[in-house]
Formats: sequence, structure tokens, C-alpha cells
Amino acid sequence: MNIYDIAEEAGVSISTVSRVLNNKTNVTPATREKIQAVLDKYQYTPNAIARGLVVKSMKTVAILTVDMRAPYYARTAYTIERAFSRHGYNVIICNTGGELEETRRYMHSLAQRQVDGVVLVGSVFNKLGKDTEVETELKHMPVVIANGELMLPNSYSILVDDVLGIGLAVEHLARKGHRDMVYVKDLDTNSAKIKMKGFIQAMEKLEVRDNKERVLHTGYGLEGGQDAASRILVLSKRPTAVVCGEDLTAVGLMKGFIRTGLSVPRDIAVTGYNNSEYSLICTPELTTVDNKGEMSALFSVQLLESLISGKNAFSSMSIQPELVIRQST
Amino acid sequence: MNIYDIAEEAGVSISTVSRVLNNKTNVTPATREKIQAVLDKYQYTPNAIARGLVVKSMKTVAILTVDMRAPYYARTAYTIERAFSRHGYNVIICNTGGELEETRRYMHSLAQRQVDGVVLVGSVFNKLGKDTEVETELKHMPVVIANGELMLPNSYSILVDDVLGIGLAVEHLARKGHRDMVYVKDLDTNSAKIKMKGFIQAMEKLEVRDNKERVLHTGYGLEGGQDAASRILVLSKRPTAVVCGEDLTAVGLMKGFIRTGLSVPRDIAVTGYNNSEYSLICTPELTTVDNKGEMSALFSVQLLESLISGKNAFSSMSIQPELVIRQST
DNA sequence: CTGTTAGCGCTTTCAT
DNA sequence: ATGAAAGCGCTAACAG
Repeated sequence: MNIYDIAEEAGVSISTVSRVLNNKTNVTPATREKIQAVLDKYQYTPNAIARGLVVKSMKTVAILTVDMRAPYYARTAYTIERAFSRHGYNVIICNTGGELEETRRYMHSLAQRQVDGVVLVGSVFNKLGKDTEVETELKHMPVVIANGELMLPNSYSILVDDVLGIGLAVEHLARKGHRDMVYVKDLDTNSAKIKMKGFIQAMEKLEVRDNKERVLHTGYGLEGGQDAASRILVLSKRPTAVVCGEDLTAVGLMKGFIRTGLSVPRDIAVTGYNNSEYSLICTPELTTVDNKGEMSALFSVQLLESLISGKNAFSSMSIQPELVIRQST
Repeated sequence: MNIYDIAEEAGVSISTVSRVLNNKTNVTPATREKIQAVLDKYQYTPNAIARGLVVKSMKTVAILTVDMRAPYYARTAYTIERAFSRHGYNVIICNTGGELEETRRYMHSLAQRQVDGVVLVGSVFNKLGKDTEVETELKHMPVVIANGELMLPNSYSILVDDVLGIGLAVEHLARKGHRDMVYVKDLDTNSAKIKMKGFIQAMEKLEVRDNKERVLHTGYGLEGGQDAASRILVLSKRPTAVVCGEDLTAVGLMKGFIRTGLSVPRDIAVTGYNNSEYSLICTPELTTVDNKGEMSALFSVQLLESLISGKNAFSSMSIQPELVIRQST
């Protein structure tokens, strides 16, 4: 059932049918009604692909993340999806696993499908700006990056000030009397590096030395945290506080400490990052940095929409994180 | 840059270009190379919309869930996305919030976009089968439902045996000597009802009476669990174990118990459902039912793909959950 | 206010 | 092996 069938049955031309389909004016109420009746009768569904071919848009955008199962990405993607959905867009979700090759595949695929825009979530995508493989795509479609920065002449990004975020945690700990702190870094994204930098800077402000040696590298997740804990426990001088770049790492850390009989925060304080549900679920509840996932998602949408409609309001913005104090400090 | 431009520059017809684009045989190596050179030169990107219009498929499927932020949905959607992605499909993600109206909107939108298929995740969608509004869509496109059942003549579903799942938890508790158990039900989905039924049946098997009074209704999430905890604590006779339909509820419950000085599992045992990360993050770690999210996701993909390609292998299948015993029992 | 017509960029017979 | 031509289902001038 297509527009021709409808037109024929209603005894009008396809243009008129198209007009009522698109709620245009210039249609007599009588004609409109007549056509609408046929439309209803057959429960006609317009073909968005055909429409898309001529209007050059299928009203769809895409979200690229590392892994939508991680709460931070899930929340961000959710917020973006809901916002775009309200504006009539469908959103394609892509889990790149942080792999360049996979990211390229997705970008090619999205370019072919002529998506109206894409939002990259996470600093893993920073390097994409320098990738010649996706250069064409990047130039030909609106792209915004949330929580990252494309290394590209004029790119659009929503950034969270992670240096400040970690600084907030360190300052808080310092106020509680801690000076001997350690930072646990898990992933190897740009964002992780920036957080580490934030730690070092904040410590320098406290005039503590040898901060580079105060950084511990570990793997992702609960296991990474537990591994870090066991390594911290054998340190010649045990720190009184540890700052983490991820909530999950912090939870693993606390589990590791508590398992050996230590008390958090009495014996050792711990802070996380992201203000995920994890921080509320663990025991003790985790002091963490709220990096405003929803807010950056919403701004990304706003930015991308302005890019799509051609009237770009701003090109980048920086969001201030906030400290959420709970029981672990 | 379109297929005509390429054809002209290469000095061939568009059909030949189309042939090399689609890796067809019947093209002289020489011609193929010549065309490929032009393709590369301009980094030509074929227009999938135009292609879609003629082949009647854009190789995209959709996932409808209640809320992708919930770990169970996130995991399921992730697994589905990855599997389809490997097969060249893009996947659209939809968060319906469990609302019928929103679900309809999504279904209409997807039908217009001519998606190749949709997978419904969750028993909230059961009633969709009876909705005349989406009747057309349901009849005209391949749909499979994971963890639910469409009330429709011949519908396709992957089901988890939740009656068995809860039964596993109850039996385990019984073996540990518990008889005075309570079930905490949070949501009001069909799946939640089935789990409750599973509890009652399992208790009857233990010859415990008045099981309907052993069911407590509460709200979703951590708060729901904490609320349930406080209500259980004031019961005239405190149960020795409580079975939950969701991990998050169980975590809230444990937090509530522990806050008042009780010990889990010494004073009271708790079980969850889903085997989500939550069950590993909380303290004590939660005994829970693994309802095999990944497996049902994978089977859904398999089923939907067979539907899309027209050769349906099976119409429904039931998956057996497993108990994961941890510290809370 | 309504109809005619020319595309949108591709795939696919059908000839050659 | 290659090309010509007819569509896929719709929108958007342009006429009338």
C-alpha cells in the first residue's frame, strides 16, 4: 500500500495525499477528510525510506560508546535517546569496545545510512579526529563529543572538568586531615590521564611531593580495585586515603581493604568517580564525584541539534563536577 | 558524489559501478580495478537510503526496552546489538519507560522506517499483542519478545522459566533450614507476577501455609527494598529469610537490615534475582538467580534473524535459570 | 486548492 | 561482460 493506492482510492492525486500526510495547508477540509478516511481505512504507513531519499534525512542519529553496559554510558545514552526521541528522531546505539577498527566500521555504516548526526561518548574517541579513515565522515556529518575532545580544527564538544573533579576529592580529603594519599588509575583513556593530572596538581597545591609515585595503575572493574588494594596494603607506608578514577575501582578497593580487617573510612578513606548507582549500593556508601552525566548528555543533544539545523549556538562547553560526600571518607 | 559521477569518471555505466559496489561477479578485473580507483579517489560512500528503497531493507533492527539504564536491560540490549552489528545491522534503541503510549509511538516510527525486525525485551510488552493500535505493525514485521510472551496467535518468544528460578532460591533456603520466608515483589510486570507465583508454588511444596500473606509489595529500587526491610522488621514474627524478585530490591533490603544491627545471613538471609553486578558489589555479596540474560539475548537474535530471512527454525524456547550462591544466604 | 512531472540514488531485469 | 531503462515510494517545484 503506497501513496498511489491511497490517491487512487480517494480519487485525488498523490501530491494531495502527500500534503495531508505532511499536514500542509492548502488542502480543503473536505478533501483532507476524504483522504484521511482512506488513510485510516488501510492503516496506511508512509515509507520513511522513500521520504528520506528525497528529503535527505531519516531523522536518525547515532550514539557511539565503549560499552553501554557501564552505568555511565548507559545513563548518558539513555538521556540522549530520550531527548532525541521526543524530537522525532530514532537513535542507533553502537558499542565500539573502544576499538578503533570497530569504531571505523560503525562510522562508515552510519555515513552510508546518512544519519543526521552522531554523538561520541567518552574520551576514547579523541583520537578519531586524527584518523584519516573516518576523515570523510567527520567532515560530512555533524558530530559532537561528550566528555572528550576531537583533535580537529572546529569540533564540537561537551567537556567535564575532570581536573577540577579530582581536585574536589583531594581537597575534601585534605580537609579531613589526609596528606598521604594515593591515586588509582585504571583505564588508559584520555579522561583517565586528565584525572591523574588533576590528582597530581591538587597534591602539589597541598605541597606534597613525589606525587608521580603515588599513582597506581590497575585493571578495570572490581578486580582492578581489589588488585590495587592488595598492592596498597603491602606498601611500606600505608596511605590514609585513596582516590579513584572510577566508582567501580573504588568499590573493589574497599572490598579489598575490608576483607583484610581494615575499616573504611576509619583506617583508610576512599573516593570514587561518576556518582553511579554503585556508589550507593556498596558498603560503606562511597564519596564520589558527580560528573553530571545527564547534564552533559542534554547539552550534547542541544549542540547536535543546533548543528543539524545549521544554526550552531556554541562550539564547546565545560561542565563543573561536584563532590558527593558519603560514608567512605 | 553519486553512482552517476563515479560511472562517468570511470567511463562506464552505473550498472557496472553498482556491480563492483556489491561485489558481483561478471565484471572484468580490469574494469573492476578502474572503477575501484575512482571509488577510492573520491572516497565514495554509497547511499544506503537509496539502496534501501529498492531492496526494501536498510539492515536495521530495533530493541524496545523499558529503560536501558537498568543492568538487566543494558546487558540484554548490549548482547543483541553486538550480535546484530557483526551481521551488518545497525540497531535502534528505544526506552519506552514501560508506557503503552510511548511504545506505540516507537512501533509506528519503526514501521515507517521499515526496520527489518524488532526485539521486545521484558514482559511489560506482553499486552502489546492485544493492542489494536500496533496490530498492523506486529503483523507486518518480524518481532520476537525476550523474557515475555506476546498474546498473539503465532508469536515468537524466548522465555526464562522464572517459576523455576524463584523455586531454586526457595529450595536453597529450605535446605539451609529456613521455613519462615517472605517474598518481596516490586514491579507489576507479568514477569514479577510469575516470580511471585513461583514463590508460592515452591512454598507449597514445602508444605508451608498462608503463602499469599507472605508476599510484600513495594516500590522499585533501593528505596523499595529499604521500605520493605522496615516493614519486615516490625512483623510480629520476623521471617528468617526473604526472597526478592530483583537484585536491587535485595540490596536495599540488606542495607535496611544491616542498618538496624541485624546480620545477613546470620539473622536473616536474602536472595536476589538477575545476577547483576549489583549482587557482586553489595556487602555481603548476594545469592541470586542467574536468569541468563546473555543467552536469551543471543537466542532472540538467532530467532529474529531466522524470521527475517524467512526460514524460522523455532517459535519459542524456554531457558533454565541457575542459582548463584554467595554470602547472603 | 489540486494535479503533473521531475527527480532523490540506487538495484535489477533485459538486451546486446 | 556491459549498458539502457524501468522502477522503489516519496517530495517539491511548477502549472493551472
